[in-house]
Amino acid sequence: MKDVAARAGVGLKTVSRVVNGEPGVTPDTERRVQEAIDALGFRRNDSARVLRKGRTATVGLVLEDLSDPFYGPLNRAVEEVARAHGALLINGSSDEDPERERELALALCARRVDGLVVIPAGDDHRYLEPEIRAGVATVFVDRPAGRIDADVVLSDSFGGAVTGVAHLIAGGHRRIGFIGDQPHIHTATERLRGYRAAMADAGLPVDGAWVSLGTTAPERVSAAARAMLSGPEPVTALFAGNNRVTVTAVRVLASLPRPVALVGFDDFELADLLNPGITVIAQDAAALGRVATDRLFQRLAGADLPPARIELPTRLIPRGSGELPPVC
Amino acid sequence: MKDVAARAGVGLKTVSRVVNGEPGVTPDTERRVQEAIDALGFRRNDSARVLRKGRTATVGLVLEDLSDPFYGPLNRAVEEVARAHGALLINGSSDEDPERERELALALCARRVDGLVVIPAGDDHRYLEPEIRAGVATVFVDRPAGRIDADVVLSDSFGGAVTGVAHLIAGGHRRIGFIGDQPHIHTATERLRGYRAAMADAGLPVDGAWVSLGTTAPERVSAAARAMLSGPEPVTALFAGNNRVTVTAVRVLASLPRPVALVGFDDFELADLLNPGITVIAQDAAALGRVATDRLFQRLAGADLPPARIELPTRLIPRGSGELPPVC
DNA sequence: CTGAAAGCGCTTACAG
DNA sequence: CTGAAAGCGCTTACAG
Repeated sequence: MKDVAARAGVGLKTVSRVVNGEPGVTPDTERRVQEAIDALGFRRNDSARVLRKGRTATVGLVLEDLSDPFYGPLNRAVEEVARAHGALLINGSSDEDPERERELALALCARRVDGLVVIPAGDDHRYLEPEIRAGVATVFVDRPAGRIDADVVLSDSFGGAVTGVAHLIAGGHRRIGFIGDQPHIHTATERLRGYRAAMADAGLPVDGAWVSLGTTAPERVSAAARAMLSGPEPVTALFAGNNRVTVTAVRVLASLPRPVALVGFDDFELADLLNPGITVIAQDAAALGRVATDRLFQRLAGADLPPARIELPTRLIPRGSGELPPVC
Repeated sequence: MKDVAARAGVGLKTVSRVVNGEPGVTPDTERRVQEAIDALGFRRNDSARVLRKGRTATVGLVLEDLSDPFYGPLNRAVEEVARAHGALLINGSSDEDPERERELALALCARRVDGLVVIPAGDDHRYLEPEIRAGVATVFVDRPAGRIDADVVLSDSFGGAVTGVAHLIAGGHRRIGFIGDQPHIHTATERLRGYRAAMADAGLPVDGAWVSLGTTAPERVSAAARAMLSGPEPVTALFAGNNRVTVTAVRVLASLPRPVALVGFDDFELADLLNPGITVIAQDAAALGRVATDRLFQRLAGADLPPARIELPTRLIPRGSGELPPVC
């Protein structure tokens, strides 16, 4: 910029004016400056600009895994809202590791992102308190923050699970298995709670062998499914706690001689083309991202809002697998 | 930092040393500084640091659509390599719009990303020349750069299409349809070229009605498929030019009374669970991202490499749909 | 309409 | 082991 000013024979501030399209420059000086810019290949350094202005026009997103299709639409929705506000998006995967989540979130804060959207891996977010106090707008998505009071946007996991399990019960099932994600994950326990509530509402007992929480690794999930589906009193239906569990469950059931009913939490591409189509409790991942990021920018715009818990509805999509009758 | 220095009764440089874990500070001063940091809730501003150091430890990724499952593993691979080098990832979607690609890429350069990974939407990247000259390491992925000489990492689209179409021909098909992406997209025309080469190799004619390029919008693709599958001499097999086309083709074929063979470019989740399983030409999207970002960091490390074109192999995965015999 | 000075928050190069 | 000065590339607040 100094070089441009020198070459154009003007002051620094005039170059700044031209670069930013500010008024108050004669067409003639503007032309001279522009020529110098072109000749020198000048490109404004936004980092320096940011240092002076305070705001970075950058939003950070910490999610579990960039390659998980479930987070694709959420990621995209955050990007769209950010873009509408002229902001860029930095994101990274925590891999469900609280320490990695922390490192990532703090690295983003050190870069002075204006706001942070976090899908929590850990259950203690007190490490973010100084950042929030320092003005980093922060919204949690998909799972609530741990040990701090902050905005959170969730799907109705409990209600969705109640609906799905009640649907199986209405179809005549009495022995229903539940396979979910790890117990420290909020959505996993909420969905399990929904399962238990639906069973209790129908006056049905829950055998301890019908419930399995753990990682979504295919080996773990298929072992759990096989265990529930064998023995003298096997389950006649499965409720899968999330998209990854559902996919593995579909594979296990496809290899079985008798039909077993299945309802999965989370919709996924091609669910309707399988035979039978897979009945799911769908949540709107894009809406999750959109609502969260809207909230973020409301805060950034200076809105003085108390921390809120926003819950989005889920919906049952019957496609066949959840309507199979019980077979022992 | 100034406040911390004042409170601890030391110089700025000493604070800087403590914050960065540099040697040459007495345990006692270090403790005093640390106390001041904690008391004041000091957080280092990496933007300022970056301004001084030159490098931002940030990589930019411009892709087509963050929510497209095909790009998930690629995105993740870029993130992993960047992380291994201590860098963060800024990314954005071009939505296949050259102007949006340009805006995004230039915005990333203005933030002074160290390097740029671009999945091109446009076919003229001369706008990046000044940036590359200024030292922004740039690697193109999935499609070559237009009108500039730069690194590019691709899958072997031509070879993959030849293999896939030859596979159908070996199964007895003589009338094979090709439905691909828009003709200005490099991979689309390469795959079409492979289709034509395989047909020519087998001495088979290609009827103009058997080839359709255009957007991947489901309406467009299903109309194209229906057209090829009707009339007095319908095709008996389809070659789908990419994952999105394949998915729509599967839907169309599922609604048809007679079996039609299908081979798709790109593998996708659950392809093996459909009935029949979908035969595909698989490319390794994660490898694409990994190889590209490795190359980026080689350049960043100062390697003086000439622009290279790196082509990764594809492989045929037979699952049933591509092995269906011709039925008229 | 234009520009010189100060400063954003840090690091570099140096001197003590 | 420690720190004062200069500077990274911009913008802000002012004066002319």
